[in-house]
Amino acid sequence: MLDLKEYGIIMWDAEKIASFRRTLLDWYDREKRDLPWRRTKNPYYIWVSEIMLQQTQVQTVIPYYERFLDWFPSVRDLAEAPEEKLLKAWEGLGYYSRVRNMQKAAQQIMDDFDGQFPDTYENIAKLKGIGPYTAGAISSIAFDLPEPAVDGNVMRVMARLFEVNYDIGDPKNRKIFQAIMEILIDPNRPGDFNQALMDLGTDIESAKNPRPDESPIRFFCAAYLNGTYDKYPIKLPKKKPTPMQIQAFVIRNMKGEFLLEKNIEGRLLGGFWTFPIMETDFIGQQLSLFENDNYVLETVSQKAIFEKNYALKPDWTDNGFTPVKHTFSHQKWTIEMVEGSVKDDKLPTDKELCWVAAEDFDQFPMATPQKKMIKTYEDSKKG
DNA sequence: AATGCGTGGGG
DNA sequence: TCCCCAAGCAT
Repeated sequence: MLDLKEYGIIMWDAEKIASFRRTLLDWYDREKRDLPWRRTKNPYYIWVSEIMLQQTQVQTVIPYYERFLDWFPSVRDLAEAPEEKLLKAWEGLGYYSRVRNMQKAAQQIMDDFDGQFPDTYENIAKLKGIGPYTAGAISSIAFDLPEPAVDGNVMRVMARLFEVNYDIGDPKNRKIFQAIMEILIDPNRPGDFNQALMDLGTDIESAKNPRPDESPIRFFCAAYLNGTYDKYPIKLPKKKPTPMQIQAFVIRNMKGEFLLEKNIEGRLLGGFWTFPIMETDFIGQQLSLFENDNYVLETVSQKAIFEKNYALKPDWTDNGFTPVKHTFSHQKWTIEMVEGSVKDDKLPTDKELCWVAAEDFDQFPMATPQKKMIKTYEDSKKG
């Protein structure tokens, strides 16, 4: 067991802990949000909600949650679903490995747990895509097990309660907050205790613009009482996303269909369909070639590279589309679109390519950058 | 241990 | 408009 004193944290006595639990749970009983996944103890439903809620806000999740359970009512349905339907169910939510891992976990439940959702922390934590936070959340909410669910909210609230001088963004410090929570958690209502802290951290004790005077636990909060509230939690700034210049090729055949390509699995937006794209940070620049005893500078165009890689000879119709901007967690794209049309639409076989009519776009899983490109293209044709 | 992996909302 | 942030996990 980790010794909190070594981290400069003075734990409360039993009476204060009991008082804290009562104060927090009384507030939760009055103020808790009525959310779809709070009307059930079905571990499958709880699991779906917890995976969707990873790094994703409640308001965004609700419609996805309802539709997901409609499409995949049971673990078995999820285990047997085709990949395309999985991606459609998650389209627009982001972090798509979440849903791939969920399907693997559903298959683990069918194969290793006889189709029954595991009911111990240890077995729940064996499932793909379930880490310490999610294992704690499911254990406590669905099975009433006294397991902490340490997420960003809990770390923030705990850091303020005890003036924890350790960076909450550093994974190795997670164990400090885990140790605090193992002592504080109410063994009689562990699920409510965990969710109360999340509700509190989401709104009143949020990261930006918190309202500490409204917190039901302010008189337990060292940072509040000592006037150091603004100093906690300690969190080092993240790295900024890398700017990247991208070229997209909007190519149509004689039927007016668009060329789409399926992204390679295991990479960014793997399995989703997009207009062919190319990173152009390093091309479109001048290359030196050795020719006739001299070096000559030659500008290699993206279009030439496209023609070679896709074995197509489009007639290019340049028409200055507004660049599409899209920021991922780690990359910041500026996408320039170019348009072309082909008479001969025979496609190479070394890539997953197909011609698709605009009215059939919704049958293909498409991520947000592609949706933005389609909108920009259509808007330019209208205006 | 550090990095890859999305997206939408709020200031 | 741009920047920061949010109910993490896998490798």
